[in-house]
Amino acid sequence: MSDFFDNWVVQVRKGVIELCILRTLAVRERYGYELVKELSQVPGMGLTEGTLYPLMSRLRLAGLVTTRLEESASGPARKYYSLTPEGLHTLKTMNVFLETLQRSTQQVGDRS
Amino acid sequence: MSDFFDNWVVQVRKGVIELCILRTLAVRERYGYELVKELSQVPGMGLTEGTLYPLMSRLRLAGLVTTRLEESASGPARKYYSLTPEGLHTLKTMNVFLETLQRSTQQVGDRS
DNA sequence: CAAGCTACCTTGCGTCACAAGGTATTCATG
DNA sequence: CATGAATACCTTGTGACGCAAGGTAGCTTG
Repeated sequence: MSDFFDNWVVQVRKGVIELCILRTLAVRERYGYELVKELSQVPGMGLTEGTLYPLMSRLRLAGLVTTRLEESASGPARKYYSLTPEGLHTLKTMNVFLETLQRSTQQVGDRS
Repeated sequence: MSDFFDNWVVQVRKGVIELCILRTLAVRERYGYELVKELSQVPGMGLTEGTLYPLMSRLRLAGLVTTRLEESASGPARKYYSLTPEGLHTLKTMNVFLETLQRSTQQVGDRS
């Protein structure tokens, strides 16, 4: 039925998810599970652990975040992620690009 | 260098491209090459033929567009694409979803 | 007739979201 | 003290898709 729409939603989320994670980390450091719980409730973005953890790995390999282990009094140890200066710079570049793309996208279809 | 950013750009474009094509077709029918020439000039979206033609195939299979061949006085025959009622309906659904997602995305990072 | 534009399409590669499944820790309940 | 639930981490397999590169064919111009 709306098979096409479902696939499209998955595609649109790509990239937006990364942006939201970087934005969230720009406020303060978070641990993975915390990010899942928070961002899975954002309307339109159904973040799951299977998406998040590989993503965080990539961000770390790319040097955009650093990690820090901290033991928790109530549960397993938490891995905290925080933005590096390079991560902050990339975030700003992404914001600029997305604004441009959104402006362009909104204008598509306005020409006869 | 900005390898991560380049990959991210590719991901963000996914989905947006489909939306823009449907929006363009909502105005009037177009042929493939025309779409490439037009949308490749939209800032932020580097549409190429290798992206477009498989995409149009998927849209046709999904029943969102129909095709029509028309001979051209100056060159090979053109394949015109036009939106079906189902395509128009899907476009509207996509617009609604994207607005929701954009609103959500903008608010991420505003909480302490 | 050769070059170049128009116009279509395919192949191969790499990236990534997501579902599903796995492990370990802590705490509450019977 | 066993059992379940919640917290918290991670991996594997699958499928979708953008994109570079390359291919075919028609028409026009020098």
